[in-house]
Amino acid sequence: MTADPYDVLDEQCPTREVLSRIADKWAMLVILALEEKTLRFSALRTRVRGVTQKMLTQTLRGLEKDGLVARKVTPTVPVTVEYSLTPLGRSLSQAVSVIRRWTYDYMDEIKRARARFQKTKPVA
Amino acid sequence: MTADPYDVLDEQCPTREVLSRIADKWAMLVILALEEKTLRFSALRTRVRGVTQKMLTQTLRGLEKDGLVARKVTPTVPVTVEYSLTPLGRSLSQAVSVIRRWTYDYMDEIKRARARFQKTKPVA
DNA sequence: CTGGATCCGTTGCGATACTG
DNA sequence: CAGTATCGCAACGGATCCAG
Repeated sequence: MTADPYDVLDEQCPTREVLSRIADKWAMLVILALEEKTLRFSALRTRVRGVTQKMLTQTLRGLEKDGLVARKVTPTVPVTVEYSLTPLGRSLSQAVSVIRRWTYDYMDEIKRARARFQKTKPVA
Repeated sequence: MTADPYDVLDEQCPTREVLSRIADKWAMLVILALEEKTLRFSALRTRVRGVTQKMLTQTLRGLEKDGLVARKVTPTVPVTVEYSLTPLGRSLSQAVSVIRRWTYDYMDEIKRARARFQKTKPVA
């Protein structure tokens, strides 16, 4: 029954910036993509459809910095760079999968909610 | 063993835009704040430290549109606006809480990972 | 006075081009 | 192949203004 030492709703709490990193569209998609298997940069770019090189690079650096993703460079010609989840990253992917699961399970209900909303507020 | 009809990694999949809405820093914080109890706009603004009026309004409209948050206006003077999670929103808050739980549980490990990263790559 | 809309300066993102 | 550099645009933060 011990209270958590953290409170993400507090702006100063260190967990806030961690949440900021993972509560991000591209970060979550990258984690889900890497959950399946280790991927090279180009493969990751293909798997996470719609992500730009810039955002993919930026997202990967952030995840790497927090120890969620491991970057492995093989000095072939041309160079091969492989990205994979660290054990810490895999523990997070469990939680992210719960979000995905929810999205899949309630997609239809969200569609209905949207239709209902449209009816109630017919365009602003 | 039936495969999911959805794939969030597919840019065209409708679940992608749902994830985009909830895989958002402010959206998650608002959901966590409302998980505790119904809150008025100003109280919500205080509880979710650091959010601007503009982003809070915008976030709430988005969540309301997808049926996750209910908006109740009481025409007092001055007007009272209460926000609460819908049943759908509460089902999502379960999943979001898992993310928060993970953040709290692994905060220390992330700190260590960051320190390790700093050592490996001493400033870009 | 609360909730929110609007305007503007700054930051961040997307698209393209270029390099080791 | 895996990035970095540049630039135009959209999104955000902050301040101000407005309706009830």
